Amino acid sequence: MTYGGVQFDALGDGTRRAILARLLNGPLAVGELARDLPVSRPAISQHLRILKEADLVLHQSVGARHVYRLNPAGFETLRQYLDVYWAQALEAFANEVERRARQELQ
Amino acid sequence: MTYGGVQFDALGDGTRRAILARLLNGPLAVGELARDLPVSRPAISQHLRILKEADLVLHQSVGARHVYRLNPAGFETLRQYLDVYWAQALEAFANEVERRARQELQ
DNA sequence: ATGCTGTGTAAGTATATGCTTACCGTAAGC
DNA sequence: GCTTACGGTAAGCATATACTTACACAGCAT
Repeated sequence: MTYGGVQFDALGDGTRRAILARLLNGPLAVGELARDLPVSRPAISQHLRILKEADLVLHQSVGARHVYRLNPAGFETLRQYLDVYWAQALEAFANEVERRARQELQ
Repeated sequence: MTYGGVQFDALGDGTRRAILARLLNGPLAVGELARDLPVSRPAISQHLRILKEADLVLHQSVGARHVYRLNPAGFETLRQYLDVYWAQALEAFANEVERRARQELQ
């Protein structure tokens, strides 16, 4: 649980990251997303499906339009995953600095 | 700058995430990493190269052994990237909840 | 009903990429 | 010196995957 593998796989593509960047300014429909991205609309649909399965976006159909927006859930999972590495890397780095300082004192 | 693309591409592979998980318990040499991972040692070397170029691991050769450990820099970049999305997604969600609550009051 | 807009899905393709084996270089020990 | 341990790199391959075009379905308007 909350392993983060699905989320990182989803973020491992530049087009999907570009889609998320557009959604940062608010919800958008599929056509609007495809308009200023250099790939076809079906490609956007496929990416949105992957992002949705990774809980990174939420889907809501209003009329014929399908509106997508950022989903806090997936980003929360990513945050928890990264925090472990971030904290551990920083701690190990601090320990190393301290160890070297101790050595120089001798 | 600090865009995070390289880091996310690096994390978009299960084997590389497994390598990072091993390094969570402390620095390891290439052979030690390859020992309990289901791929060959050259494969590990190739993954480590990608992780190093993404600033996610640091390299240090002690004798003939090449020791790798987590690099705070890359994880800091990821953290900053994700925080933007995390904060934005949460804010949008909170606004939506408030909007609906206001509607129900009328 | 007909047509138009908007979108998801299927099928096929081409490139990306993760893996392997083989090879080469370097460091430590006999 | 020679040998052994350790690891990076090259070449080749096989699968994954990101993309395209073609098709099908839903919603709204005339």
